[in-house]
Amino acid sequence: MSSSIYDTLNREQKEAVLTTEGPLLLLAGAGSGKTRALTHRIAYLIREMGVNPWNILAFTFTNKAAEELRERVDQLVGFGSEQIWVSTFHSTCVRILRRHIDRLGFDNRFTIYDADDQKSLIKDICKRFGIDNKQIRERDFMNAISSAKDRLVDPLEYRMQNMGDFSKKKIGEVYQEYQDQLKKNNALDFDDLIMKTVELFKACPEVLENYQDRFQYISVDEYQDTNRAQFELIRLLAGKYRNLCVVGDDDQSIYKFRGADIRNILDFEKVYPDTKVIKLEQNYRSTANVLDVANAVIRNNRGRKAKALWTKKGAGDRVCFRQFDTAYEEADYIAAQIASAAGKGKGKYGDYAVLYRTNAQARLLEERMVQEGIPYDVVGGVNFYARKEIKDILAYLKTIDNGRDDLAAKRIINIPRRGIGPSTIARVEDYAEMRDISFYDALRDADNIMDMGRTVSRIDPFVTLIQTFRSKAQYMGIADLIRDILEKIGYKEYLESTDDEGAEDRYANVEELISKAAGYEEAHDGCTLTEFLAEVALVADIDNVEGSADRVLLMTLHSAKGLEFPCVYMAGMEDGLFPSYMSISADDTAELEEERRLAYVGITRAMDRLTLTAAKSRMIRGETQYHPVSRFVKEIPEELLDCEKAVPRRWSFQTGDPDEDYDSREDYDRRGSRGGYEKGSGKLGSLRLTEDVFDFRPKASLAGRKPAAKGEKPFIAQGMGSLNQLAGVTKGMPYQAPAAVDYKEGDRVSHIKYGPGTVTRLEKDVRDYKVTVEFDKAGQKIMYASFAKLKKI
DNA sequence: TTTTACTTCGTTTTT
DNA sequence: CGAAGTAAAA
Repeated sequence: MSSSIYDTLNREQKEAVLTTEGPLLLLAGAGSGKTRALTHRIAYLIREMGVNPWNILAFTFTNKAAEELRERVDQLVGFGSEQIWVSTFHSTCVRILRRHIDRLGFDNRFTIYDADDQKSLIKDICKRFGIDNKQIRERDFMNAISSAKDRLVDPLEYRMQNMGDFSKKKIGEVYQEYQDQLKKNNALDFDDLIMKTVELFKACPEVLENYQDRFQYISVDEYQDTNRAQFELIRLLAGKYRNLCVVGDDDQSIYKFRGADIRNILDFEKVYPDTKVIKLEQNYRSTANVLDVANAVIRNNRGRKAKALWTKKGAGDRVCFRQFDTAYEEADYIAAQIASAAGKGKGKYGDYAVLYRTNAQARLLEERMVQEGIPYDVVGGVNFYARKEIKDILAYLKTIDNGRDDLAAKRIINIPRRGIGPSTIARVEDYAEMRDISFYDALRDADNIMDMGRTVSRIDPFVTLIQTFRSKAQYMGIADLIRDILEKIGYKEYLESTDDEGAEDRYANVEELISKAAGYEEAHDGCTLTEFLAEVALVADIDNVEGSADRVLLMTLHSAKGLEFPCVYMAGMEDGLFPSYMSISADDTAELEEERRLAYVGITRAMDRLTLTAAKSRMIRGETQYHPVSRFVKEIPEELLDCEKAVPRRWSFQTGDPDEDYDSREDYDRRGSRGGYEKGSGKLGSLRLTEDVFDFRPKASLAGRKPAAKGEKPFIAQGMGSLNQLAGVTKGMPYQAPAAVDYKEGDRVSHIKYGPGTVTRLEKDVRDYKVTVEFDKAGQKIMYASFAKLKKI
């Protein structure tokens, strides 16, 4: 190793870099520099081993991780790194299937169905099969089918395995029909992308061998989150050269619900007996205090590979814990802390992240961020590409691109309103089924459908429209095509007619889609509509986060995996919320252990400062619920925590308090800290008020309250409302004092979209001016000055 | 066919 | 509290 780029690595990292041949299992604890090891390893392969970048494949879970990995390799290697295939499992499979899926009887221009599409397809099928969705919900079908696919179980096998069970038998039938429908629509769902690729490789050994020869060196990041299907995919690809490096941490496995199989990591050595195992245990990210807290929590899990993270960093600040009466106060505290710390020059806004268990918690936090004038981004919520207005436009594009996608065609047939209702649609569907053609082709044939009468006159213009777009798509760019669609269908007017509240925002999203399309075209010269649609289907919310933006990040603990921040807040540390109610009442302690790993992931995101917060009461689904402090907080030894007031510490698993009477570890897992949850007869547990839940209701109402019965819902009370909408990556308020406006009531102003108008009202709001303008053309609009960007004329 | 008023029900987490 | 589904009216 002559070059100096490897000198900064520690011994284990170096060893990992030098182990280029054969199977390698890199057990990399949180913050142990695994990406560093991975990037240097790839650089080493290219620079020192003379491996052609073309022969290297690296799997990641998100596009963002893929981009980062490529960038960092780029910095090390200089050139050639664009030849490395770095991408997510899903994107990789799309690329492979685009070339070869015709071998499985699909058209290579297949479309990709998201969860929404799956749900409507299942709903259709249930209707046809006469299945009552109250007995078996669509979600149940989706989960069952998804989990079958994660395990590479096809419909036939599924039905064979589940002949006895009534509801599983039904699921098997639906699964079969669902697959048939997907094929008919020339569509694949997320799980199919992996499963079909495995199928392809098994059906066509020559195709597999082609890729085996291409990908002679394979590495997999976040290996603990791979499912059975992904495992098989990797096994096949690496089958010939066996140069396979997987990097993972069993303590950070948090996607079991998505099919991740921890056995993939625990049993790796069994599948590859000649595996070299290297552990990275030195943590470079967190202070000793943070690390101690993380270890204190995770050590309560069993069934983990032994490891001991250590750091050379100093002790650092103590980890804080604060409990508040309400979630409002919790949010207040976090926002105020960030505002004052950032104001005092303690780091940038971008140094802060607020993590929570459920997306719903974002609202409150977001509201307080706005009030404090803190610039923030919310990751997650409703994915940008899953929003109605975006899906409408994408459905147009899909119909233009792939006439076989019935779901897309049906979605837009009456958007905007064309007077085509369910009965007409049903007739067209019947006709399509009879002739075994697609829904769209049936529409083209509308003249021949019996007793359609005047409805034909409504269908024809639609067909003509799509045909026109099709020919335009031959030479027009995607962004231009979208603009043309919007104009021709009068989408803006449609939005305004259906949703007067959010029309403006929705249209802004559509405009955002145009710029994303333009950006994509710029980055991918000569790209096709098909490619764009696939790309868009595989975007995760986290992919849209700009690391350089100096903004506080609000996101779920799941989204935070792989990231790090100097200062982290974990909000909602409450039993029933985190760990979730579901995991507490589950029979299986595995669910609770997964929650604990999630806590571990959250804690280890922090570099210097970590604050845990909880609320005694919070609104969930319009009801106020009371929760005790999270058991995960109680698992942290007192001396490691900075609490203003001592955490009520009823559980003494570690302190040996004789007060306690848990019979066993299982008993603790089940019941949690004293008085928390009781197991009811059914699946639902019940929550009782306990001493560590502060009660601030009038005594009278408390006195009249009877103890919760078994199976009853958690005790609730009415509270106040919430607000705001969250989504994709939501840009928070720009960091600015109340926008100074240079106009007043009665002034003439101009708006970029609405043109000239007269200011009729101007009032001061929390931290902005609310302006009412009577536009000459667009009529009256009420808007915030900072967003409206009005110019005085 | 479309609009509306009313009921029901749910959430963990996401590629 | 909202989304989404259903029933009834326009």
